[in-house]
Amino acid sequence: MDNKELFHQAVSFITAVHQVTFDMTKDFELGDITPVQYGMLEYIAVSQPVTLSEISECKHISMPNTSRELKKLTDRGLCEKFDAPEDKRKQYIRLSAVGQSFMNAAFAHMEKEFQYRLRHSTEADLKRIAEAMQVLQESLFQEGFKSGGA
Amino acid sequence: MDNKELFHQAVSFITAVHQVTFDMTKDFELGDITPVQYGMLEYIAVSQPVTLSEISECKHISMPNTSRELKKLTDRGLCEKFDAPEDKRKQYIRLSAVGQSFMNAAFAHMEKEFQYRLRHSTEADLKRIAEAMQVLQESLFQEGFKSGGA
DNA sequence: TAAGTTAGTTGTCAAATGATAATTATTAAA
DNA sequence: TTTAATAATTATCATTTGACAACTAACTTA
Repeated sequence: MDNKELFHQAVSFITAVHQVTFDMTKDFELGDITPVQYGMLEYIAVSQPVTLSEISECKHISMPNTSRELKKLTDRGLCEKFDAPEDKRKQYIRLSAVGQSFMNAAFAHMEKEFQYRLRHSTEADLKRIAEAMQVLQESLFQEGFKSGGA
Repeated sequence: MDNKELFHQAVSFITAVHQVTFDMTKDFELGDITPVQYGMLEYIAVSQPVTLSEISECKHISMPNTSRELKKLTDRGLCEKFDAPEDKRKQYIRLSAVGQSFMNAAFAHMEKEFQYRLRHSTEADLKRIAEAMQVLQESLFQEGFKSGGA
């Protein structure tokens, strides 16, 4: 197996994933929520409850900017903060009922596009897809380890 | 196979791909090239020669903004325009020698991170990874078709 | 308890990006 | 041959995003 060739394949693959992800989400109406704010909401939805620091680190947004954007979201009633019992400096963030239903709609939209793409897939196809994702997520796209590291 | 469950797996997978892609590229020194400009260069590198319209459509940047950002890149000597012989309105864009070596460095950096992630993989592993990417790119992450369509 | 560290906030500034209108030149269609 | 459509440019403006400094409060460690 030529590693160089595998790398080229990976570049093409990653490009396709980005492209398809964009296509699957692009016609969901964000209203006056900005892309960065939506990214934060998505992260909160999946990982709630989360702290501000966690959002900041995972979404690669500085603490001041995270704080600012999150404030806009809470002001709009999309998420809620509550004090961490174990550490009074910390605040946990979760979606409000409104925020939850907004994100439910977003995910429903994504899932519709997703199911459309798989409309002609057989049971065997779906199984192969699930296995393929698992293979990649356990190797190339495994998270939580660094190379050079800063 | 539960489609709902597969969707959740896909969300997790896509998140991992985005995360790892970011990690693999983040410590490459962009100098004073902005992220959007880098995205354009990457697209040109892979698909050259390309027209302005193609960049605009594929990178989802309006024509005026594409034109503006591309002008900055050509002014810096990173890419070159040349007239399309078949249509005098069109201009093809390709990387200059300088732009080419910049992108070579960028890809080399990515590849280094890539190979590091696969450093413990056996021949059999690499084969499974290649096959997995192929499976997904032929199904879920197939490009060039739309659902609702605008 | 003093000093240092962590979590988060507020304010301000500059740069990057997105959006729109108006324009030229060229090609395609009626 | 007028008309409409396409490819690209320029100019302008508003918004978004990123970066930095200064700050408070709470926690940790020596």
